[in-house]
Amino acid sequence: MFKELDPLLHAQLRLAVMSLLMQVTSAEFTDIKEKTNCTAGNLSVQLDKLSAAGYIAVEKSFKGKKPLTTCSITKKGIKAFEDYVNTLKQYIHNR
Amino acid sequence: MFKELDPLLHAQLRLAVMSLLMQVTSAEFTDIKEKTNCTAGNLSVQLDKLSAAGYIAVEKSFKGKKPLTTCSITKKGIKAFEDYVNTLKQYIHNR
DNA sequence: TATTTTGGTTTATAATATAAACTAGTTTAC
DNA sequence: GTAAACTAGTTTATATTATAAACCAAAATA
Repeated sequence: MFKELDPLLHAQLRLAVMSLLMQVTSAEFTDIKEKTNCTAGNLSVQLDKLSAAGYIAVEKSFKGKKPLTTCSITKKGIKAFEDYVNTLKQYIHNR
Repeated sequence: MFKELDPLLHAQLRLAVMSLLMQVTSAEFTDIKEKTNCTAGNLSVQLDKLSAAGYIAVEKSFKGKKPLTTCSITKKGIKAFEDYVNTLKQYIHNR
């Protein structure tokens, strides 16, 4: 009756990150941190998990002399997000 | 930018339970257990939490000689569920 | 050149979900 | 009538997860 909600996406911060990344081609660590209003440590951990699952791509480079971490959603991530949303609708349908 | 998702509702089993209870006037423990396909232990714990928060009312009686636990959603629970769904839409909007 | 800030990572702790074990009573089979 | 299995749960223990705190290296600032 209720399909499983992808546990990787059913977590507030990771869902917010994915939601953001669905709307842009890429985003920087610091911007994601500010928009989701989370701590850097928490974000770092959650980005790792999304990355390990292949839902996002994380690229490390430099902006001038400072490190720069850039994230973008992958095809797999888009699919997972869309599946998640569809599953979720089972739970909240008719609202 | 992203409002907090009520952690009491942002958990698969509790959300499923609330989703069910939104659609009926009341439901029995065993029926909820079957429909959500969870273990009795897990359900017992989660019902306690929802009940402690005042989101559901739990009544214990007997059906013949067997114990019968009946649950129903409260006004507070309905409000919380609707707020949760609205918040969630921030995360999954435009899908 | 000492202090603070930036951009993170790693590690520790707190919270949560889940499963396993248990209880109390009931029905069924012998 | 009594042992075995089943019903309807609760309690406790464990595994997972989220989150926060502590840390690090380099850069900018005072």
